[in-house]
Amino acid sequence: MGFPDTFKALSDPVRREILVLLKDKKLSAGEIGKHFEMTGATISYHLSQLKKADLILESKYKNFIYYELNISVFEEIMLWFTQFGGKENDKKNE
Amino acid sequence: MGFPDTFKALSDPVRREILVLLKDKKLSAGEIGKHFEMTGATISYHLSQLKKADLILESKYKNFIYYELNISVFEEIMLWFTQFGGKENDKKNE
DNA sequence: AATCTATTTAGAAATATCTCTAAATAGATT
DNA sequence: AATCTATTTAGAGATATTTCTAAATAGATT
Repeated sequence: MGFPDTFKALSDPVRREILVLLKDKKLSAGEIGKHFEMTGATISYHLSQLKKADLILESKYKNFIYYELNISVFEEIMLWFTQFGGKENDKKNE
Repeated sequence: MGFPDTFKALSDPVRREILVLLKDKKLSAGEIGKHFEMTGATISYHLSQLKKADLILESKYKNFIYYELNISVFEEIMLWFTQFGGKENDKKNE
């Protein structure tokens, strides 16, 4: 909830890797866990951080909890970065 | 030096605020410090983190050390974010 | 209903981060 | 050269983060 949590969530390499895994498909907590050498409890902790940051959404099916990206928050972050100019995204102001 | 440091650097609210201050002008460490209720030592610590992340560049003039944004690294981060799609930046692939 | 499977929660240990005070550097001014 | 000003470095304390093991939930299967 809020920018500070979002940036905190993004600051961990494991969490960034989870986001990349979710880039093009929904995955359950267990499937995500298989990609790491960590206990399920730790993965669950990271997922909770990502959820708190609104970077992912969850849905239940049978015994599983599926996670997917919440694109709209990525867009907000991108927007924050645009204030620093750089490669003049669109050339409107020239 | 490297993505992990960059994201770590961005995870602190004080450091993000420093970046915003530097958005359109070079500032000395002292000038930056005036915007916060923290000792100069703490500001110096944050500047060192931003420097380590290559988010800022420094230059000396007289007694002062001036800091400015290093736009190229902002561009790299933006690029990382583009992988998550969202608001279809350019409509090439439709 | 008993048990199995998937996941989370609680609590603890190790490590990292942020902030301070005090001292060190280093260049500028007198 | 002595001192002043701007900033960093060192060391320490408080707090936060990451990870684990063990236990709790909760729905699915037998």
